Amino acid sequence: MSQENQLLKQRREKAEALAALGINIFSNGFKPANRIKELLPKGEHLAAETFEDTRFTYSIAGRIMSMRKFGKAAFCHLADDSGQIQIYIKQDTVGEEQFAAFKKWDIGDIVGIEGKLFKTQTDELSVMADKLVMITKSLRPLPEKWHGLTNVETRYRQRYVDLIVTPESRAIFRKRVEIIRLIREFLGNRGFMEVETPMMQPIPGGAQAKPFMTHHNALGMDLYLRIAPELYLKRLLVGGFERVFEINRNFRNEGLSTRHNPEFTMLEFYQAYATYHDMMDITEELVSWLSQEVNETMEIDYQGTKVNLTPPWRRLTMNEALTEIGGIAPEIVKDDDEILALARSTKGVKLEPLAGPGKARTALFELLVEEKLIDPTFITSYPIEVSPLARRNEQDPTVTDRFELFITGREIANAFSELSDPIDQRQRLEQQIAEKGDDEEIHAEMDEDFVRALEYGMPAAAGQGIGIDRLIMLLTNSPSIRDVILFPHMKPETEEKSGKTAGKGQKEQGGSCKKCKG
RNA sequence: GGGUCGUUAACUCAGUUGGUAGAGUAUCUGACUUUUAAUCAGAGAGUCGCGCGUUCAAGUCGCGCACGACCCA
Repeated sequence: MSQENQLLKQRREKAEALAALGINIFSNGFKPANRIKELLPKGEHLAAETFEDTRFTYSIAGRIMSMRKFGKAAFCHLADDSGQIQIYIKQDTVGEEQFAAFKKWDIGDIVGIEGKLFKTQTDELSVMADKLVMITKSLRPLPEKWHGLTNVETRYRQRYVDLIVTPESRAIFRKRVEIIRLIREFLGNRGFMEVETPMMQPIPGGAQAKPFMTHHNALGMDLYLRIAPELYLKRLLVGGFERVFEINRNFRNEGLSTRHNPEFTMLEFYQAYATYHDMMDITEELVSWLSQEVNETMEIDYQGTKVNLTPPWRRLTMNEALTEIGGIAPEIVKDDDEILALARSTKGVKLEPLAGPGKARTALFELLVEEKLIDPTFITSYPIEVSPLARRNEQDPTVTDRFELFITGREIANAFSELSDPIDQRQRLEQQIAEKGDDEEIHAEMDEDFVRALEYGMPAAAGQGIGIDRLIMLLTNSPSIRDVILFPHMKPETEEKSGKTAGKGQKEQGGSCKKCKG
């Protein structure tokens, strides 16, 4: 049999000891009247070592984060959702019975406290406890107070522990929530309505990516988790909703990295009678405003790189960028044959055999330019070959009315004036299907209903997608997407790691499995 | 997919040339009624990620696997 971990055993024994005293260690009756944050300003007028002039009794609840015990007294720090405050517990005040129970309290326990405010000798506002309530006895020890939890794997796998002990982590997720709330406010104020479109789609469209597949039993059909909401949001433009947006998850069955999680949050918004120029205006307004709101500045630091988000932002066509930043002579950039030849002879450029000049320019751009775009830069005039859903430019039919936004060398947003011609759209989707080649994992299929919708007539419009996780990485100075996703995807942990106290005497694989019901 | 690094007590980390595993915090016992990384005295706590190999002997060397981090594709 497995030897139970000493620390867990001791905690259980304390829990049993409390239960033996008639104390409910998972009680549900305590209602804190105050949040800790409310108490903090109330101590401003207090002098050190005084508490005579505080007549009020406050009640708070939270988790014990630290403890300094003396014989018949103790100091603890109690943390709730709003902040932290010191609690002073002494036997003279709480009485012998409560103090005896208190001796079985541990760091990590969730407790309720009633008492009066006072200031200690060292001028720290504290609560002189007179009533102590055990709310939840914690049966596992928290990480060390000084170094905290630094193991990133544990921080991601056991985010609940990370959130308890890592204030920086709590701050990032609060900021994330705030950013998303502000985006809704921003778009709402501009007449956009938030909609919800299918996450499960019969034909996964709106992007080139490998989808997750699932199956609907009653309908007897395969469905795909969406890789983008785009084609449904455009159907709503057809339907007459002129400004729509959606903030929700997309799913892509591809690799994981510091910038990729298989499910990620995307903002897409569409505006009728607008062009991609309007999208650029609204984007620089939105992102700079978000930074001002959550960081109180537009000049931020991202992993040691200074980034200035103050509008207006630089706007370059792809060809201009290839020349000005990529260093390719303009006459080569302009010439289809020369740019193809250059791309084919440049080391590090990956180009399919049948790729045309547009793909060559895009590949060279990705290699030579992208990483150099630190301050926000809109790159416009994307080749039509790489933009199956964007509107063709009226002066130059080889490019589209599209931009991508780059900040710190990374793509943050992608937008275009939408293609509203159903005949052109059908041809481009057909070409896209033909080009997917032998990649079985990309599910490309003609979305007849989408083309039919366009045939009813979609107003001229522009739309944009912004990767919310990457935007939040930028605004919270986070190096990995896993730092801004509460529960990032991880490979399953091994039995040894997940249950060191259990699962020792595992049966060999061939043994009968009693958990599997027949 | 490739490369580099990591995995040792609950947490943070040491561990020399291969010779039966150490510290701090946390925990337990005792002292202590204003501490804040409390202090003082004592104690317990480890499948050294998993497996195979080399060896008289492996945390340490070799190979494989798992998980993670970073870089590259």
